[in-house]
Amino acid sequence: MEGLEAPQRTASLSAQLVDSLRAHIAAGRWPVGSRIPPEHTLVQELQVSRNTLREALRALVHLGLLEARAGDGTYVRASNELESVLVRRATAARGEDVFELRAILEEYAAGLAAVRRTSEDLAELRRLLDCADEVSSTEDMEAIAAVDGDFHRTLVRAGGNELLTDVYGYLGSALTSALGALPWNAEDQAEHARLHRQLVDAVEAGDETDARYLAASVVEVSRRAAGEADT
Amino acid sequence: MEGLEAPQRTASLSAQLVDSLRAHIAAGRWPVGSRIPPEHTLVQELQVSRNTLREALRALVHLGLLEARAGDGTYVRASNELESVLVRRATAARGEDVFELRAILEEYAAGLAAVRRTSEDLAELRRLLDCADEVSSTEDMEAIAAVDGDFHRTLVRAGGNELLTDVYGYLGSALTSALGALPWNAEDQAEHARLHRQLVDAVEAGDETDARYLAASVVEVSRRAAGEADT
DNA sequence: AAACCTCCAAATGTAGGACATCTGGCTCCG
DNA sequence: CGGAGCCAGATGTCCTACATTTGGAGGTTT
Repeated sequence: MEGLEAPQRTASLSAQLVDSLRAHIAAGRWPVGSRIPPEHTLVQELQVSRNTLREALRALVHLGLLEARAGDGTYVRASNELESVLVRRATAARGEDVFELRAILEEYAAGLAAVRRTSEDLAELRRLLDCADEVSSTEDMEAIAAVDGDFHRTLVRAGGNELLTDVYGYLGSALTSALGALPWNAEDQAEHARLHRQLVDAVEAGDETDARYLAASVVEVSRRAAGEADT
Repeated sequence: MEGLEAPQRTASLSAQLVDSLRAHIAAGRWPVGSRIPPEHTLVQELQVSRNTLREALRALVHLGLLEARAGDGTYVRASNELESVLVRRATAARGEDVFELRAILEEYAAGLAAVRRTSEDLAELRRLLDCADEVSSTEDMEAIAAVDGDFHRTLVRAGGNELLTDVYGYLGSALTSALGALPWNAEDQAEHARLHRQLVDAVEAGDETDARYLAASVVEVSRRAAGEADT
């Protein structure tokens, strides 16, 4: 008898709760940053015992989706678990490996962006270039880094591969946590900005090879800045 | 007063338990496939209430590290959570995005392998080429796919980036679950084998550009086989 | 008016006990 | 030998009770 499948074990109540609570968060019904209803309320609404609910909540806390604060409440920290798990894994990895992997993704995504970008993508990239120019004169390193991060994520997103965009973003989060905002000398900053402009030009022109080459150059400048920050 | 840090919230007992149980698994003290001690034993050893223990175990179940079977016991299913979380995420993504991301990683890793491979890596790749030749005459599609998977993972590992190797492997798991073993026509199989040999030659010669080009060609043949399998 | 202190209700954290349900292995019977 | 039944062991769910933490409200002091 081919084609028969082993029967699935019945999902426990707490496993079902995990799934439905997760779906609730993913659907945006409990947005990131919001406080979910207290346990006693959920116990009533869901008609389960408090222990069963706590088991489910505990799972979500460790997946990084929720944060429970005794005496205060339970807050939504993320809407998907890949971020916290990948950040945790990246944090335990060698920094070079993280940097290299992210660089690979960015370089390739830049090429995809040259092929797949929309006019909205382009407008956003141009806006971020202008924004970067504005903040670069303020010497506010965190603001500069934030705009830079937005630029790179927008570029990668324009490549049209959602999964790649996610993984790239979370690796970025891990690196930011590890390194913080890097200090740039004026020379590197100017070159960085110049390469960014050329990169957007290449994306606009649909030049995949150029876009990849330029993205790699941008990464190289970043690597230099990170290397100098270590000494 | 600069340099003061906000005090860390005290980790709850169950969160501490999650961490120590996870460390126990990661250290190989409870190997994958083994059955962990029953709850009442762990309650005694760890001197916590059963509820607290269950909260911790529930978290690990949902991280994909443990599998609890009522009436039977709790089994170790994985030693790290990135795999299950990434597989879950990849399963929810568009197949093209998964395929494309894995292809990107493989292409770049092949280039890195040309630079970083050891003589052991090469010997293993050669052995797998021979193995692939042997099984290809058996028409056992699952064995063929398994050797092929081993070959690709070995190649990527030879690139020397652990994180990349992990992500690549888990994406492969997701694709295998989704597609199963692909049927190959004899022509594609022969070309696939030829490209594999050329790829190992390029890696041995330290030719990064060739290795990347050939890896991309291998991926293209796979894509073709997957495309034909859809019709 | 602003800063500080105290109190308390609300919220999570932990423990213990009881019972329900499931499963694998053992024993018995045809 | 194969199948059925039984049962001890194991997880799943529920209930009750108490401990600990926290934010906000209200009151007092400067």
